[in-house]
Amino acid sequence: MITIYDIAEKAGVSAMTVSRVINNTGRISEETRKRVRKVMEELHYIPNALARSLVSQKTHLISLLITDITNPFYTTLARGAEDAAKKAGYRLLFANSDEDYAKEKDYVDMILSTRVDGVLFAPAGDHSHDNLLQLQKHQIPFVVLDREIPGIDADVVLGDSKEGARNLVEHLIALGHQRIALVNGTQDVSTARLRYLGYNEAHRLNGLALDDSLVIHRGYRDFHDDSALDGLLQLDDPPTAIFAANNMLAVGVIQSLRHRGLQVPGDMSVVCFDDFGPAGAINPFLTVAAQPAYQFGQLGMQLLIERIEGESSDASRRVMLPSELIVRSSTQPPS
Amino acid sequence: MITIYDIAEKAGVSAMTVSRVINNTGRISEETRKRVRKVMEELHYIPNALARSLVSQKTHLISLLITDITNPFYTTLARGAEDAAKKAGYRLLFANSDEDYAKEKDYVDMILSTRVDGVLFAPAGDHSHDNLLQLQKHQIPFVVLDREIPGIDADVVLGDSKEGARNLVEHLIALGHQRIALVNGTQDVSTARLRYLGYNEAHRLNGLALDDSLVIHRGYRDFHDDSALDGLLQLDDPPTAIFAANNMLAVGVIQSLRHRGLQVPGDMSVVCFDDFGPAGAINPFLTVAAQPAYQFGQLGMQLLIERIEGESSDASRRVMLPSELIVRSSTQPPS
DNA sequence: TAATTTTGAGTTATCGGTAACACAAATAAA
DNA sequence: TTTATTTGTGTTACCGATAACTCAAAATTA
Repeated sequence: MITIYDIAEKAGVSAMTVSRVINNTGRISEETRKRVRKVMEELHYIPNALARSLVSQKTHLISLLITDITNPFYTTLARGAEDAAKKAGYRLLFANSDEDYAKEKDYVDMILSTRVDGVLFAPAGDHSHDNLLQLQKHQIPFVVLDREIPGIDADVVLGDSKEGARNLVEHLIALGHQRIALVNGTQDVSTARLRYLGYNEAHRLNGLALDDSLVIHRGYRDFHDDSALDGLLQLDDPPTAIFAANNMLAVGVIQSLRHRGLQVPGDMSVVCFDDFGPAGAINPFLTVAAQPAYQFGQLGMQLLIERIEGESSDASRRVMLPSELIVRSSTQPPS
Repeated sequence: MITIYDIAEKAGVSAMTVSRVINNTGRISEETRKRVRKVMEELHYIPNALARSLVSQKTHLISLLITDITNPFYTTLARGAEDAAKKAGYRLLFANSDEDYAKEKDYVDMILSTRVDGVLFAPAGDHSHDNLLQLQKHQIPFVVLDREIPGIDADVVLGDSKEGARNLVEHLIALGHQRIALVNGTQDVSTARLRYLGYNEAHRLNGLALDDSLVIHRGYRDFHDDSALDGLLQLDDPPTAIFAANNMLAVGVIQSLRHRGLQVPGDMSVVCFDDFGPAGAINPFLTVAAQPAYQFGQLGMQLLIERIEGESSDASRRVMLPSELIVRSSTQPPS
């Protein structure tokens, strides 16, 4: 590998002079500059970012930690983050926790040793607390995405889960549904709790009774063909509609319904949080509360870069993005 | 930030002794080892990977360059790559070229300066040649994914595009279709050329005439509601089926058909290459030639790591993975 | 012409680790 | 007891760049 010393030697100057040419600093005669440039090109020289970072204490790397790389919400978010990062001269070090706290911890250790300039952190859930604390302890700037973590004071970009959930459920109620099941995430995730509150509120505001037997919990990406659905279907007074708390749960629900020979929306209306990205446009079918995923990433990255570059005040900022109710063909009045 | 010297001082030893404790090298008395360990924990010391890499000439970073992060084929591939990398102690530096040669070049420059140990490279197309050559020139090991680049001799993991295309088209022919349109990628991409050959071969083997007016070209992720489709629909003898050369093209085709009030498969049968990932399970609708995306990533990563660790011979290896024809409900006999 | 300023470099030390070598004290072998 | 070996640790140099400082030659000013 060609180093700055190879260039210096071949050009008959010192390494410092080459460094000055690279960075356009100090005074260099036009003649020398040209000579050095020529040698750099001849030898295809590329400065070693490791060595630079060691001196400058800056890697221009930002870590993006998401929980499910096959979930279109996160990939669209990643695109927003990447675009914003690139614009500001940062690169993304990408990590995928699979909603798994242990994997998340592994990545936090890696992040710390790599000395990234900052982290865009979509936490698995409340127990991410320790991992985030670890970042704080080492003074790595970070922005939390999508899920709020109790006990962590940091910049955060959230969707309005409660309001989005209320809109979805009220849409079902307006269609005439009275027995609405909630297939929710696990209770260690703030969005799951808030979506439950929205579900709750919609019932209360519309004078509908709540029934705990209509609520079940699953990991956001763990709804494989599941007997828990049978529990709902075999109730004395089974639901006529299901609210899935995110897109992947909806996929699982709909698959399970299909395996049982039930039609959506004929036999069961289904709504969910989060849309399905560009690929989902092939068959826009589900009524959803769509979150602005791209903006999540873009805004989060902007906040983070401001933090990194010291442009923001000490107080942590909290951005809440609205979701949009998109009514499609997975809902109809109960039969 | 705590350094190895802080630890050394507080433990009353030299930096080298601390280094030996960290790496379990050399001889250290049990007593010293314990003392150093204790100090490291007290100060939450984490070794600086930059400094280590500078000495060891190893970053344990692998760059994964894909062309479309919102395409489920690539995200599933990324998951396979990530799992394999993690198993071997490497991390992924993630990059997304958006099928854009200029963006790809930018990332190659970044890759070179970051001194990653290797690159998993899904090229945008034939003109990626120069970018790959750049990697070769700097002796960065890489494995090419999905698309073969003329003039580049390297390990490569491919899908069997020709065979997959032939299967899809023969499925349509078996249903009775005689006028089959091909919405293909651009000609600078090997898979587009091979899928055309498969399309071609299916016609030839089944005694069907080819008609160039049935073939159109678009970038693999650039089929937005498009008047080119009108060209096909307004032919004197319009197609009764469309073969889209990848999943995102199929999305565009189906959206366009819908906007024009045409039903799939009622008015038009549609098939495509590539499946739609976990999220696509919500409504398995399209008949596809599904490629084993996870294996693409996993296998590619294995080949790459063997290269990096010098376990493989000089000859470059070429792995071809079969695709699987999955017949679903987007196809039926012509009306 | 002498003194001062500007220009265009070079030297040295440092970022945070590790490889290679050195070396005193403890232990074992002759 | 003397010599050889082992053990545990320290010193020095270096990875590839840059910040801070130095300095001779050229240009400018008095």
